[in-house]
Amino acid sequence: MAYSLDKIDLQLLEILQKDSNQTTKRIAEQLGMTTSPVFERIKKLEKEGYIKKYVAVLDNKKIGLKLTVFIGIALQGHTRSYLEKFVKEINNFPEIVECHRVSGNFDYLLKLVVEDIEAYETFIISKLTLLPYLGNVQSLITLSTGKETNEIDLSRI
Amino acid sequence: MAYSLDKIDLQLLEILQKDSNQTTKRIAEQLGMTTSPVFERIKKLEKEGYIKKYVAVLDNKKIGLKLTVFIGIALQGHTRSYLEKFVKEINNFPEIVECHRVSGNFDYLLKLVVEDIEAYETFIISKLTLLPYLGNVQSLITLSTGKETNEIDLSRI
DNA sequence: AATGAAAATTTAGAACT
DNA sequence: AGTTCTAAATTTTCATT
Repeated sequence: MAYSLDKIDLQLLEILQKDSNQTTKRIAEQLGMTTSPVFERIKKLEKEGYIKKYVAVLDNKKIGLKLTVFIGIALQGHTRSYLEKFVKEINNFPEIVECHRVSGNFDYLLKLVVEDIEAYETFIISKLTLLPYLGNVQSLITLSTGKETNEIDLSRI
Repeated sequence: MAYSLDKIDLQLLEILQKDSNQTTKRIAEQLGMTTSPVFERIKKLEKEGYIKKYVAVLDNKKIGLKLTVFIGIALQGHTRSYLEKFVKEINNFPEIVECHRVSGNFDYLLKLVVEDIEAYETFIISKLTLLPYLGNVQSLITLSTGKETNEIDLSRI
């Protein structure tokens, strides 16, 4: 690792994970410091790659994307070249927000965000089932979501 | 809905989803507009709740959290009060980043981010299995991740 | 590494088309 | 809704400790 994080860095990451739109001054106040060192630490965390990017978090439901579905997929063939092709195809579907290769009862776990059940069905019929070598496919349709965040608890590090 | 999004609003959301740390001026340039109306539109999108917040996206692996696990859980009891209690307990575990109530072969799907397999095992033994009424529990351990984003493709709206 | 201050840039809003 | 202009605030750099 290029350099290790001290306590202040971790606090900074916690703050920025929760809300990245605060002024450096306000962040510095929370840490009991002045702006300059805070500013420099943030730049360092960005440069070293601890912070990958800053993004706006949207309200999917409000935008009209009301349905989240998880899809477990087992494949019938496991050649390396086929797996790579599968991932590539999957990544190009705009409905897919996550694609994980997993161990367990499935080979892949997908997370899908779509308008509604109809859009989900359309995805299954006109996109997913066209892929070759599909084995067992199991969907978990989200009814409600208790927690959904990127925020990592850093107090345990 | 309080007001509907026009094409420019959707473009704005696309831009801010990818990178929220740009100056209004630079965003305005991408849209071929001046800063003021862009600034006002952003404030409106925030106020109306289309933009929930702005956050820093961290590199979990670099921070030492190398393992993502999905856990499907079926419960043996389904009384309303128990479900509520279960969700509440789950949400308090810092390892859990997502908790969805689902239909299908499980009642809940959890997403867990931890240091390594040991931390995962500790979670299962000393936290999860202490909850009452657990039925079938199935873990999918992530081997690699092809795609993982919050970013919603808005071109289809 | 942190402080304090100066310079450069951006934000936020008023006046106007 | 959009443009231009401007004061206030913030970001960013840097000499100093």
